[in-house]
Amino acid sequence: MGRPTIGDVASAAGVTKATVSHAFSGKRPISPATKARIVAAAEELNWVPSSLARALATRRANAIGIVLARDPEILASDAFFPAFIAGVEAALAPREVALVLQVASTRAGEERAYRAMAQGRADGVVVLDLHAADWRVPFLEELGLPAVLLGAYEDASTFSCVRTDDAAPVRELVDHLLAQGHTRIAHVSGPMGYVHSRVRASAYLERTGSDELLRQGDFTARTGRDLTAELLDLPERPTAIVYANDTMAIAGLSYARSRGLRIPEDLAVAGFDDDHLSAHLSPPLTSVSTDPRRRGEVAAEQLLLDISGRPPRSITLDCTRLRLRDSTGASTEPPHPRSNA
Amino acid sequence: MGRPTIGDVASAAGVTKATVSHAFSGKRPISPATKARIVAAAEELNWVPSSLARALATRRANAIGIVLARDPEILASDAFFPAFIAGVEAALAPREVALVLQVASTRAGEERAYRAMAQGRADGVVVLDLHAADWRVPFLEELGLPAVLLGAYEDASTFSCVRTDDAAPVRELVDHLLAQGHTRIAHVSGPMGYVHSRVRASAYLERTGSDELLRQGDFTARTGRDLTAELLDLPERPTAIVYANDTMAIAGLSYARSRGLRIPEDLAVAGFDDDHLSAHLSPPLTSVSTDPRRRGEVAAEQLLLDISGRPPRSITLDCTRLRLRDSTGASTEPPHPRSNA
DNA sequence: GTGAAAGCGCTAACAG
DNA sequence: CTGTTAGCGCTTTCAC
Repeated sequence: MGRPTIGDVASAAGVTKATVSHAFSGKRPISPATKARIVAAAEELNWVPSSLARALATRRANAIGIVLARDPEILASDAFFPAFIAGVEAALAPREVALVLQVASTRAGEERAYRAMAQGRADGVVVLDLHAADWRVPFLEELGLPAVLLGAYEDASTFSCVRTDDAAPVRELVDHLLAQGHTRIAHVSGPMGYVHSRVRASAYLERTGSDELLRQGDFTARTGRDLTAELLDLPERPTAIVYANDTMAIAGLSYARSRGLRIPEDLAVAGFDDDHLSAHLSPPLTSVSTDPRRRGEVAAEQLLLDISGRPPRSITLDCTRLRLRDSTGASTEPPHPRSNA
Repeated sequence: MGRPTIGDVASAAGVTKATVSHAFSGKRPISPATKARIVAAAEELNWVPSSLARALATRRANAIGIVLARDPEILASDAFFPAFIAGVEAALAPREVALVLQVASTRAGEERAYRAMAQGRADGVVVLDLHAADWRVPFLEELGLPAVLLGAYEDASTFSCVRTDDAAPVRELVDHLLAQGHTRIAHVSGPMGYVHSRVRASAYLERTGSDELLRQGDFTARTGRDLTAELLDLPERPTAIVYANDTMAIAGLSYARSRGLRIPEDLAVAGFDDDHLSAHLSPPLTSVSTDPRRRGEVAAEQLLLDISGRPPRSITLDCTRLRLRDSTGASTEPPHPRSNA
C-alpha cells in the first residue's frame, strides 16, 4: 500500500474525489456535514495532497526557484547568500511555498535549469548577479517565466526589479577617505560583467576621477591578496584600498600586514557587504551593510505578487549603509560593538 | 500556445509520444534515423520534458529536500549552513538534481513539509540538527521517505548517517586549557536537545568533571553575551570559556572586553565551527573546523545512493580539527593566516 | 450541494 | 524497432 491518495479519502468519506478537492480548496460550497467527514477521513489517513499532481493539474508548482551560476565554492564563503535565502524563506514559509535551488556551471546547464523551472518545478524565479545586457532576461521573457531581478538592471525588461543604491555609500566612503587626506585611493572591484560591480566601481571613479588604481578581482580571497600585492608594489603605492566585498578586503588586509604595514596608519582598508563578523575583526573593518535579508524577503514577496498576476514593478530599497570603523581610521563606532544591524 | 509538450515533438517527428519518451530515456532501442528526427524536432521546439509530469509518472522528483526547523534569523548568521548547502549542491549539480528547501517553524508545519516532500517534491531528505530520540526519524521511516541523518544519532534507525567526531576536538581543547593552568573552565553550550550540543557538552564534562560552569545557550549572539555576563558575575569567575559556536564566542568575547577583561590574558575564549573570518578576528579565535562543505557533499551523495536503492550505511568522516589561535593564548598559528582550510 | 468524466504531460506495460 | 493503451493524483468543466 502506497501513500493515500485523494481517492482513498473520497471513498473513506463516502464522496467523490471532486468533493474532497473542493472541500480543501473551498472553490465551491460544501455542506458542513460532508466537509467534516472529509476532513476527518483525511486526518485519519494522514493524507496530504500530492503537490506534484496538483501542480500538473493547475500548472502551479507552489515553489519558486533560484538558479545559481556561482561556483559552490564561492557560495560557501559568501556573506550575502545565506542572509538572502533567509529573507526569501521568511516570505515563503508562511505560505508554504518551497524554494528550489539549482546550481549550474555552464550556460547550457543554466538554460536547462531555467527550463526545468518553467516546466513545472517553479512558478517563478529570482535572478541574482545580473550582468549588463544579461542574456537571462530576454531568455526568461521568452520562456514566459515570472522573474524578479535583483539589482540595478538598466535595460528594458518586463520584470519586477528590487534595487538598492550601492553607489551612494561608496561615494560617501571615498569622500570620507579624501577628507582624511588620502590622495591615492585604490579599488579592487568584482568582475566587471556584474552590474553591481560596475555600480560600485563607477561610484569610485566618479569621485577619484581616475582608473589608475582600479583593479578587477573576482570576490575571492585569492584575488583580494594578489591584487593588493600588485597595488602595494606600485612605485607610488595607494594609502587606501576600497574592496568590492569583505572577503577580498580581509585577504588584502592580512596581506598588507604581512608586509609590515599598519592598518589604518599605513593603509586604510574598506570592504563591502558587512559580513556579520567584520565589526569584530582586527581592526574592525569599515564596510557597507546592504541588508540582504530584507532584500530577499522583498524580492520573494514581489515574485509571489507577480506570479499571482499583479503587474511587475520596480522597488528601490533604502538599505545600504556605510559602516565606518577603525580600518579606515576615525572610527565612528565603539571599539567592540556587539551588533551593527 | 503554451509550452511544447511531448505530443508536439512526437507529431513534428511523425512518431508517437512513447517513441519520443524512449528516444530520450534510452530505455529501449530506437533506430538512428528516427532518433535523429526526434532530437531535431525537440531542438526545434525547444522542448524540455516536464519534470512535473515525469515525476508524477515515475514517482521520481529528481530533487532532494531539506526541511529547516531553524528560524530564518539564525540561518542568516550561521557559518554552517551556506557551506553545507554548497557541498550538497556540488554533489547534486552534475546530476541535475535540484534541492528543495523549506523552512517550517512549527511541528505541524514541519510534518506538512516532510509530507509534501514525500508526496513528490523530493525523493529523499537530509535531516539536520538531530535531537536525541528525534521524532522525525520514526516519522520519516513511517513515511517511507529516504533520509540521511547528519550527526551522531544514537537510536536505532534504518537511515544512512553521516557522522563526525565533535567530541575529540573539544576534549583536546579542554586539555589544552588545563595544561595552561586554567582550573575554572566554563562552557556555553547549544540547546541540549540537539545531539551535537550534547556531544560537545559531554566532552567538556568528561574533562572538567563538573557542570558548575556549564550554561545552556541557543547559538545566538544574545545568549552568548548574556551567559557570559552571568559567568563573569560569579564570585569566582571562569578564566576560560568554551562556546558551542563562533557566534556566541564572538559575542562573549566582545562583552568580556567591554568589561575591561583582556583576551586571552584575563579570559581565554574558544568557539566551534570555525567561521571563515574567525582566524582574522582580534584576537584570532580558537575554534574547531568541521568542514561542513564536505559533510554536505557526502550526505547528498549518500542520499542519492539510498534513493537508488542501495542499502543505507553509516559513514564517519574525519573532518573536525581544533584550530588553536590567540584567543586561548599560546597560538600555534601565525598571526594573520590567509586561510585555515 | 454533489457526481461523472475529461484531462494536465509524461512513462510503462502490452502488442505487434 | 514502434504504436496503443492505460494510468500517475489531482482539478475542473459539465451535468444532475
